[in-house]
Amino acid sequence: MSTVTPLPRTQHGGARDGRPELSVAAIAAAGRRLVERVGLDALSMRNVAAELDTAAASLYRHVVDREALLLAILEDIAAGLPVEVPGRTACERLQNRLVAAHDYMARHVWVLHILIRGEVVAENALPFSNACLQDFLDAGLAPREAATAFGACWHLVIGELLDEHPLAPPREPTQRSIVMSRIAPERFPAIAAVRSLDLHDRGDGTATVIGRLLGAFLS
Amino acid sequence: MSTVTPLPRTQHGGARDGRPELSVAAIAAAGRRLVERVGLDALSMRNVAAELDTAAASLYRHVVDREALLLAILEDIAAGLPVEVPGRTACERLQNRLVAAHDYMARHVWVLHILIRGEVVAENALPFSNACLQDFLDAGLAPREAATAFGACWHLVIGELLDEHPLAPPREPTQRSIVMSRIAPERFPAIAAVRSLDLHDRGDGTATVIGRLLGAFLS
DNA sequence: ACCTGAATGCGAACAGTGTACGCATAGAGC
DNA sequence: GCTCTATGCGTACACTGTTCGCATTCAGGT
Repeated sequence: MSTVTPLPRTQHGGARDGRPELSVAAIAAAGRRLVERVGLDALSMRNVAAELDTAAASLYRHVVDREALLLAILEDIAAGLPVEVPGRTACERLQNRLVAAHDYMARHVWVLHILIRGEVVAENALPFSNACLQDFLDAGLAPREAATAFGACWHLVIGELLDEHPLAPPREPTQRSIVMSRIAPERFPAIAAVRSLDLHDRGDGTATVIGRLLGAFLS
Repeated sequence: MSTVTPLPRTQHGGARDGRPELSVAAIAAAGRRLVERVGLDALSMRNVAAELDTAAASLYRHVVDREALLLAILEDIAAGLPVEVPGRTACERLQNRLVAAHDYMARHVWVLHILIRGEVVAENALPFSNACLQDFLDAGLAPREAATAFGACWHLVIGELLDEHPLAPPREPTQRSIVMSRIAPERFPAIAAVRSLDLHDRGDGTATVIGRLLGAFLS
């Protein structure tokens, strides 16, 4: 028997005039464009459809759900995670790759909200995960230790990003700033002692924190 | 001139028969009950209203926004964060408090999704933060180091919780499990080497990871 | 050249969401 | 008893995700 799907290039159906055909990739790209322009909250099926100059119902021919659309966008972003990075030792590569991943995700923090909504793994993130795990193994860690260490690093990165970069544009003045300004130094002396500096430059503090955590595992 | 607000116990207005009056606290409590029963996605103004046996419009007399309702719930949960914990050294107390906070938040992971949406600080979380920062200072860290260390610990905790505990109930079978089962060992050997164990008992791995991170700062 | 079948686009409709408007009500102070 | 004000709440509007059914267009068979 021959192959069951000789030519999947079927493509009949309603005319789209000059406009390019719809497809999962095109829809995901449009969704990503939309989010980067107006934010994740504005990612409605109708808005994505408008971005492609079509109607919402048309999207459902290529995407089963809104959830599926979000997954497609997640994969799109995950494909950009760094894998090959400079560094001669495994530890150096780990440090560089994790910092690079942090900086990359910092430009797309909103996908983290897609990621953490469901029990989901981006297939396009596997090369990144594999490289990190491999470096931990090469550094001499046992498999279980490597998994723990990679998990900790990843959690540190996404925790920092999610905590520091708000998803919704804050209403002015920020609730955070109001609360912080009202802190009574006699009730919370430690916070007051620290308050003045945590607004200023964290600088590349994230990189050094990652370095410290790596050191804790690769001792 | 006398005080402008002599008796804030006004309370006129529409009758609520035998039902207790509406208030921010009552609304927040009802919202929290609702989330713990049916999940954060079901927390609509109408559902909260129904929980209080009233109409959605009534809530807006006490709560300006849905956002404000979420903040009230956040404060409610934050009030339960651990502050006093056993331990004779600052390091021991830090370890115990962070682990206790992790375990507490693990029972209310959904509030983290409220927390990370906006640039927000829960006032009721200040005692917890202050205690942690104070212990870092007592352990000999400089203020900037203490802030960095506490931030790292907190990010590690919420990163782990957000990454491991999905907000939405997964559809069966899990997308994660599908992807993980399809991993080609020749393409991703490190993941394959680790895959078999990361499903099994992490046990209290979180506590040891926190301990490692603490050690990295309190060396 | 005709028909058939399937894949695609899309207008209309439905239930559910957050929120604003306006009216009815009940108590406090004169 | 009047007025004033805070409260409850019915109604309505714009918006959401999703489904149904119809129209269109092509590929393959005869």
